[in-house]
Amino acid sequence: MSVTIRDVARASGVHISTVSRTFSAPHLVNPNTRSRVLACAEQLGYRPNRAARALITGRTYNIGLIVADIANPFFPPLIKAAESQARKHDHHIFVADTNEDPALEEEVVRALAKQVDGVLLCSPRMSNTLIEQLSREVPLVVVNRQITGIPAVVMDVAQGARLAIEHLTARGHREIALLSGPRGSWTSREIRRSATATARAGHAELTVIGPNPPTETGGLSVAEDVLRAGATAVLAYNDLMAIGLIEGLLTAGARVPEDVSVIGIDDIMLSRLTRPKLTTVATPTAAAGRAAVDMLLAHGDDRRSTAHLHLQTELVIRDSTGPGPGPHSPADPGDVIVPGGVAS
Amino acid sequence: MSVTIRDVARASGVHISTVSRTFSAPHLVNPNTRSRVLACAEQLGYRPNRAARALITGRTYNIGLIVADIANPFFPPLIKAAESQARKHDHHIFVADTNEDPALEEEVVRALAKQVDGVLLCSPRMSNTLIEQLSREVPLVVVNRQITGIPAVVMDVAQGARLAIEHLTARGHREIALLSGPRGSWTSREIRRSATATARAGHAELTVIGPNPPTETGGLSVAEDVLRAGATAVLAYNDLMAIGLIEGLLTAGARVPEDVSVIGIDDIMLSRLTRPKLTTVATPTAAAGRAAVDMLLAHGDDRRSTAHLHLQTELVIRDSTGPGPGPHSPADPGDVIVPGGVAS
DNA sequence: ACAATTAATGCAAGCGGTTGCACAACTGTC
DNA sequence: GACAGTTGTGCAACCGCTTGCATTAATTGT
Repeated sequence: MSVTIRDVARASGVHISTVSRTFSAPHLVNPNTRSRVLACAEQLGYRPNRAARALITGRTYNIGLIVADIANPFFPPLIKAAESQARKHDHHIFVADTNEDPALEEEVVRALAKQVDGVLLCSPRMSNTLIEQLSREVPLVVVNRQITGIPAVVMDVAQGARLAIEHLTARGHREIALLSGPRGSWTSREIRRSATATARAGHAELTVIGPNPPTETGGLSVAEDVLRAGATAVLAYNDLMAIGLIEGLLTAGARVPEDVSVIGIDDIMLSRLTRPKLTTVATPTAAAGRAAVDMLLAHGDDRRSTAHLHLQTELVIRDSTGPGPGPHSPADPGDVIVPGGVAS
Repeated sequence: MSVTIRDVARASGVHISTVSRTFSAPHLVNPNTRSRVLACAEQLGYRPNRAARALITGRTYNIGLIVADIANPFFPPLIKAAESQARKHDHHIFVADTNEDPALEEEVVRALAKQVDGVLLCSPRMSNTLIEQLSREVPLVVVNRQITGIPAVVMDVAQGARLAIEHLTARGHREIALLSGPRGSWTSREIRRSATATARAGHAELTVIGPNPPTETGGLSVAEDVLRAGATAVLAYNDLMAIGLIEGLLTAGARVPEDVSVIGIDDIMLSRLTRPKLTTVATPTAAAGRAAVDMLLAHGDDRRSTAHLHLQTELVIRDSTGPGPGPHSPADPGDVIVPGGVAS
């Protein structure tokens, strides 16, 4: 059926071990033999079977990438970057979608464990203890979550939330609503923590609404609550919710940003295309994907690296935020970008 | 390190072959033995190593999924559906992104061939002959392309393009532009073929602009060309281009739909959220993903199935199309859905 | 000229499983 | 109670490849 190392050995008149070494340890084989073997392999269209190789070496050259929802526009750029980076290092990527279901996360990690060199857990919803336990079964790198002892790449959303709330209070908003994300989201907790502190410092009232599903619908369905709460500004857990919320607000007859200002988080492509264009906290999604892969691949070398990489976020001011009722500094037009501070 | 079949055998006092059969042919082992083995396996946390199993059975329980661009919103729903369907059948999915590069497509298929039971080629850009050749090396199902002898799932974009053009001519448009997609896209050729025929039948002039990259930028950058061509209506290769085009048109001072009507294809989530909301041809992306997986998995059973599954499309009329200068039937408001005819 | 290296290759075990075959130990039959 | 038929289990080869070790040939030093 498929051409194996034996076919190549036969064709080039050497033992299979020599063929094997031609590919995995070329310096051990005579240049003449080597080129003859390579020629035969080329001609027969031979490619080493990675699964077979993995059986003995323990390295599969595969990576598992687990996300909560592929259809959430936040993830594709991350997946794309990770895939591309992995391929640079001759690795392939398994992608699994867990539908925001913690139990499924565990199941998928376990199912994948044997056929990958490691797993990238993106925005996991499961418990810390479970993650710690899984990381004993397979190398893990976590994205958007901090757990002591587990290597991680995190977007500094706390800083992003601070910038967002400061932007709002500076423009005179005193009644701010926070649309929180799904239960189990570390990011959501971080945002809440930071937003609460920043609001207090800015003498503004922060009402938390949620948890909510991190989708357009999740935002749309709380538009009434936002209005009822009397908020003049809203920070949403992500852009999708912010966009849904704006839809809901407009439908309910409120104007954005004249009546209510809305800020999202993520800066997905969409945010530049809606009307009004969304003010948002840009997260370096692609960079996170690349970094996570690098971290995972380095994981093997230096033993048990446990580094946490923090990626900066920045505020992108577009058209969905305006002045509030209180005293404020003057508006700034266009796509203003407020970079965050230094990240570690 | 990892717990193997041997550990389980030792723990339960049977030969490894009995353990093996407990998992792969339970009816061959005594119920008592079976439950003892299962108990031990459970307790040790044993999971069969699929790669090892594949070595001898030839079935990997993996599927390759190759797309041109993960970040293109058209693909995530397809990937998500495929992944979910695959997992239902206990399969895992490799996702690869080829960046619209035909050469990379070939390379990736070959690289994946040995570790998958088959490959889903979504909107491939490579040549028919190459696809035929690859399909001799690994079971292939092609999405959005028709090649004799290769099983395929195709969205009936020809029909969609017909509905779109008919919609435009019926509303009095006589100068229509077609923004074609990337070179090598079967879909783009189909759309062009169908749109040309339909325009002729409707006594309208069709100007083809392209090929273009299938992105927002691809649409944005031809806004000038569209205006110069004097078109009062445009059908774009996909929604992303349509949205980019609208941006470009608005920037150039043209109104949509008052001056120019725009129709997209795909009905990505975005299209419902832009202003004006995009009139578009909805393609059943998730259904295609599921169907493609099913087709691939059936592929093994009935030998060399070569079926082509056609999926219907429908026109979703929103706010980006309006009456043209010519005679026309009255406008219909809201989200009107015009379903396509019967597909085979 | 001969021992000691070094370089290139072959041999065979083994990675974690599956599976055809052989072999007992039962079952039922006449 | 001998016989054929089941059933359940073990044995060992094998999937495609890697790798420690043995073997041989070529090279080097003295």
